[in-house]
Amino acid sequence: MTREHPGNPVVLTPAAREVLRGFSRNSAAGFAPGADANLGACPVRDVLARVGDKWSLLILVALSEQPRRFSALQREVGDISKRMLTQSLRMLERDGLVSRQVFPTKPPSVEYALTSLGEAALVPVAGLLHWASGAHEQIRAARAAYDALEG
Amino acid sequence: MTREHPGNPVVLTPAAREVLRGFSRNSAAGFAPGADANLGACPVRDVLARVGDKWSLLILVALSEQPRRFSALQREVGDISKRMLTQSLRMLERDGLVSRQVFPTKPPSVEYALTSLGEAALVPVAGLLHWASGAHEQIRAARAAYDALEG
DNA sequence: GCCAATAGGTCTAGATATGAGACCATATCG
DNA sequence: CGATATGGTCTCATATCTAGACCTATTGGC
Repeated sequence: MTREHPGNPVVLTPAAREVLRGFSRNSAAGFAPGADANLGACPVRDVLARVGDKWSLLILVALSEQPRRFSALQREVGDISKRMLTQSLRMLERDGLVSRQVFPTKPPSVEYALTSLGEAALVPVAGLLHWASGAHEQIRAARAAYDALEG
Repeated sequence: MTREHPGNPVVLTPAAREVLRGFSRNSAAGFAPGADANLGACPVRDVLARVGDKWSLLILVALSEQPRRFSALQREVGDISKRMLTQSLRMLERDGLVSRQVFPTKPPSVEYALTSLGEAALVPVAGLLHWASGAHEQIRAARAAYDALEG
């Protein structure tokens, strides 16, 4: 874990830097304390609210191959409770990332599928996961080192 | 929000699909109930635990321009409590994404900076944010539509 | 000399989110 | 007649987060 010298970015591309710079001051800094009314309208916060939802990304990934029914989705994700699955799906549906279709079987079955917006979201998500699988070894090593020192 | 026909992906590139396919069955499916001991070792879960930490990404972005001290970081992020800032920074440090350096001023000041691993993480994160800012309008529209129908 | 301020935290209490699992409706199968 | 399947909802116990008081040590102002 070498420390970068400020102003000497080795890894981040100029383009990526540009994107980040746009977000950096998007919230915070310069508000009177308590006047944060517009944090909710900030796109970054908005995504992070969805991404930071622990289950949402997992659900999107589970739907990436094919549409799935509620119970299949629960099996696929593995350790999500019905409660949270329902709740997360509702949010994803509300945000237009996932569609919900009820089939009038008895008992009725419900199929969830990605919308085109949901498919589009998976592109950057795939990038993230791809990075993750590559970095996982390094992260595990860093953790081991940290734990050895600081308990 | 058009619904995609299964097997007819318009948006997701073959490469991205490949990545996702690798993760899709990574957990769940096929375990006896309660035998999910290895979910913790799964790279996807690992990233999502960090990404899903609401604050971690925000902190990484706040550090993307330059190293910052604790209190500067708190101002930059805007609405994070000291408690969560400390906690998130510890995790990021443990995972090797952020470095922590104490300067022996009085009172001592502490500077946090991205490691090279942290810089690398920002590449896919920037991709995500970039997508987010483009999709934000669509998401807001979808929300409005949903709320109009389903209250 | 004394009091306030500063930096970076920690600790505690009250609010909020989550997880496990019981419960529901309804029709079909044995 | 009773068990089963599907997609939820509801309740309660637990985990996590927020707000904010408090702590350490030193320095600057008066």
